[in-house]
Amino acid sequence: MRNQEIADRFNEIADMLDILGEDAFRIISYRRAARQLEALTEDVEDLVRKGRVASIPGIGQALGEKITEYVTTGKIRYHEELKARFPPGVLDMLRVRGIGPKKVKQLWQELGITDIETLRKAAQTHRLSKLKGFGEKTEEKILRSIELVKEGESLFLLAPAHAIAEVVLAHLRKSAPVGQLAAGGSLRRMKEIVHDIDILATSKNPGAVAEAFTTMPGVREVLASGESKSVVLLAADERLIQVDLRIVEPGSWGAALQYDTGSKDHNIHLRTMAQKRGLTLNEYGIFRDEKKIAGETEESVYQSLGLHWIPPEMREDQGEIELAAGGELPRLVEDKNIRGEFHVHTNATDGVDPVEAMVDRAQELGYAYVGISDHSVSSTVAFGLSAEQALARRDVFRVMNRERKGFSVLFGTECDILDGGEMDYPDEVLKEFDFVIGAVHSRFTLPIKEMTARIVAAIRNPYVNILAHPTTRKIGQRDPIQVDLDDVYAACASTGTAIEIDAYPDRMDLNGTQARAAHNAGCVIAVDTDSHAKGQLAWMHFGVGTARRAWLTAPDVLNAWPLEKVRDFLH
DNA sequence: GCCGTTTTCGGCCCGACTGTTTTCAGTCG
Repeated sequence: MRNQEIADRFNEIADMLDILGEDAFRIISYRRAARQLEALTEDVEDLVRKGRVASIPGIGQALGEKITEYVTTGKIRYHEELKARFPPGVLDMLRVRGIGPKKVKQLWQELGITDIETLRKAAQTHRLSKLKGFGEKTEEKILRSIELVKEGESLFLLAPAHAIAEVVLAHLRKSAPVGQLAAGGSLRRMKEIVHDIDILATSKNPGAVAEAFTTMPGVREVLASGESKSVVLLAADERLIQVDLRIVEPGSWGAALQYDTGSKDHNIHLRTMAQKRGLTLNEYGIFRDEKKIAGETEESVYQSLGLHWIPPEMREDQGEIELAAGGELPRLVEDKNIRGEFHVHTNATDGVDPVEAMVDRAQELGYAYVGISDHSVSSTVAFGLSAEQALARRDVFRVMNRERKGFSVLFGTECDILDGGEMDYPDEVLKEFDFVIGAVHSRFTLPIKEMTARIVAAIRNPYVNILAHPTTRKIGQRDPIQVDLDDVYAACASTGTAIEIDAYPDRMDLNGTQARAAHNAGCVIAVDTDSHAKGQLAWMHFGVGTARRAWLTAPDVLNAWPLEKVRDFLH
C-alpha cells in the first residue's frame, strides 16, 4: 500500500504551492486528493493496474497521471522539481502554530530564514518585528509555539482521548452554565487516532462557559478565547492535547454538532448540496435567504437536504451521503448487540486478573458468553502455556459452565502462527479447544510474499477460527507487517475463518477502513478487546465504533450472533 | 486541479480569532 506515501507527496506539493502563492483552488485539489488517498479502502496500486485511478473522487487527469507515475517510477517529477526550489527546513516552519504559507514566504525571502532553529533565534533577537505584519506579540507567540512543537506531535489514541474528553465534559457540566454538551470531531466519528478534542455546548452565557473552559485544571496555554470559540492546550498523559470549545444558541445545536463532527469532506459535500438547492449551510443552521429553516437537531439538518440522518462513524464522504439520499443506509451494529467476545487473557499467561474475574466482568456486561484465549507456548514473553498446561485447564472451564446458569465460558487459545505458517500447537491439541485464535507475534519483518503465505497457511488450518490483529501494528510503536490483505481476506472468506477487529487501543487492528474491505470480500468480523485485565473489557465500545466505521451491521459481526449460531460457525 | 439534472468554462464551503491594521490579512478548523 503506497496510498499514504502518495498522500504525503500531494500534501507537500500543496504546502509548496501555498508558499509560492499559487492558485488556492489548485492547492485545495491536492489536499483533497491526499485526504481521499488516506481514506481509500483499496490499494491505489491495484487501481492503477486496473486503469481506475480517476474513479477516486477528486482525482482527475493530472493527479491520476501523477499517481500512476509514482506507482511505476517511485517518484513524482513535479514534486521533485518543486522541492529542489526549497531549501531544506522551509516546509518544517509550517508546523509552528501561527506560521502559515504567507509568513513562511516572508521569512524566507525577506530575512533568509529557512528553518525552525534560525526562526527561534531571530524571534529572540527581535529581528522579526521589522517585517510587515509581524509585531512583538507575534514574536512571543512564535517562541512559545516552537517550544510546543518540541513537546511532540499530538497523536492520541481513541480510548485515552475519550477519557480526557469525559473529564472536560464533567468539568463543564459542573462549573459552567451549559445546556447541551457533547464531544464531536474525530472522537465522535470513532477514528482510532485523534489529534484534538472538539467540545460543543449550548449556553445563554457563553462568556462564563469560555471562562470555565480556559481556566480548568490542566490548561497549559490558551490559544484563543472568544464568545463562540475557545482553544486550549491541555496537559494530559504527560503530553499536550488541543481542545476546542464551540458555544452556540440552543437553536443551532444540531447544525453546530453536525459541523463539529465532520469530517471535512463530508461537510463540504453537504454544503455543496445545500448550495445547489439555493440554501446555505453553516454551523448555525440551514438558511434560505437569511431565514433559518433548520438547525436545532442534526436530523433536521440532514432532512432539509433530503437525507436520512447519518451515523457519525460513517461521515467520511465515502458514499454514505448517496446511501442516505436513497434511504439505503445500513443499520449499524450497536453496543447492545454484542453478546460476547473471544479474545480475553487471564493471569494464567500475561493477564493480571484470574479467569473467574474476567468471566464475572463479562457477565456484568450482560454478555451471554465469553471466550478465554491465553497464549501458546512460543509466546515466551507472554508466559505462553505448554499444550499440557493449556489442556489441564479444561476442568476449570467445565466447573465454571456448570456453576453459571445461562452463561457460557468458551475454552480457547490465542495460538502463535509460527514462521512457516504452522501452528504453535499440533492439530490434535487444537481440536480440544472450543475455538482457536491464530496470531502473529514474531518475525514481523518477513517479506510480503512469505508473510502472506505464512498467514494464509494458518487461515487454512481447519482448527483456526479467528485471525487476530491481522497487521500486528502498534500505533506509534510498530509498523504493520508487510502482507497482502486482499489475499488474507479471500482466504478467510473461503475457509469460514473470522477476521478480527482487535480493540486494544494501540492496536485497533483491523481499523475501520480495512474491516470494511474485509467485509466486502465476504469475511465474518469478530470484534474483540484483547483484554489483559477486567477493566479492559469495556474497550468493546471502541471496537464496536470501529465496526461502525466499517459500515458493519449486527449480522456481520460474529460476537453479535447468538451462541448456538456461533458454535455452528466454530465447528 | 476538479467537475457538471442550470455549466466542458467558470465556478469552487463557511466562519472565528488574533494581531496589526485603521479596515483586514493571515491562520486555523
